[in-house]
Amino acid sequence: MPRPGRNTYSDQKPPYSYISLTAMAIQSCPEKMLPLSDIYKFIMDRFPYYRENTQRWQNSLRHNLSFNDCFIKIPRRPDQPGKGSFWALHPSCGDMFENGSFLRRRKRFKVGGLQATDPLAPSKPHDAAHYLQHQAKLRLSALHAAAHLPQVSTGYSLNPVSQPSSFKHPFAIENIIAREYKMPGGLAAFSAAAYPLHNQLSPAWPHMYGSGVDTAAPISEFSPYGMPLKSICHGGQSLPAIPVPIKPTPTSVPGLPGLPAHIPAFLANSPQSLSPTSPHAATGQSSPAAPGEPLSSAASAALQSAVAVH
DNA sequence: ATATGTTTAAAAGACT
DNA sequence: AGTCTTTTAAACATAT
Repeated sequence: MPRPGRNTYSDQKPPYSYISLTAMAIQSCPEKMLPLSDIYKFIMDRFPYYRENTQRWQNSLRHNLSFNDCFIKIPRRPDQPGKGSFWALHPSCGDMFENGSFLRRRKRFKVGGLQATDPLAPSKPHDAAHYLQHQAKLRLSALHAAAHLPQVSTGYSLNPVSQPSSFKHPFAIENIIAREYKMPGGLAAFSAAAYPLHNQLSPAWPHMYGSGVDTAAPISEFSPYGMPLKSICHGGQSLPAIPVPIKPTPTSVPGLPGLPAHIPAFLANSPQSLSPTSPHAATGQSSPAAPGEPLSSAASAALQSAVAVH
């Protein structure tokens, strides 16, 4: 009987590029920005495959962060402890994966290109950083305010600064990561078709773990179609799409129609609650935080500082 | 010393 | 087949 862990399907390489993995990590936290170490943690917590050969893939990931314009660096203030900058998605880089594959984008995002996802979003990295800082400030104050309100079902679903244009289509990264909640025993007994088609989205990704009791994926509230009813999206952009290869292994899923007929009801399931005191724990805490701090300590601190820069 | 970040180069993979 | 993207390796720089 297969067990999660070594030598099982759980160790399969996820069908996501480093770019999409990184985007997931960044999107997973309310602040929409993470230090490198937390991106590592997010990936390793959820994808057992990446618990090995860390030297290799982390080098690749760093390369991606630097090389791709869709990622921008948000510096810490010098008086803030912690290593490295925070990484965020460029406000204009949305829909990088609208072709439906998380392995390969339709087109590489370049600043100065014709993205126009958010006409208000600046394209130059420097301006974008300021833009994100502003967005982050809004989120921060909103979240802090929310922390003083009576709790609702999901701590992070509060979204006083929700933007009307923040529609995510059903396969947006935010939705994908929200689907990943752990199966009983961590098992997801699926066919060799590791990568389900649209109309066969598995209840859990064989290669992906919800990582422990309090390390649930970041959560929004979802409509029956897996769309977030609320979201805290930077710039209101729409996000990368479906984590499914365009060309799934034909023999592994025989007889499937190609188009999505529906999204399974499980997508509407409520994943484990995210207490504000146990924030998206998969991303870990890279710097000390006051207990009860409603935000991710590192990101929150960075937001405070980033916002204070100007 | 180690982590983080940048850059170049080439091979591999995905798509048209 | 050709083009484009991703992955991997590696050298190097900078920051903590």
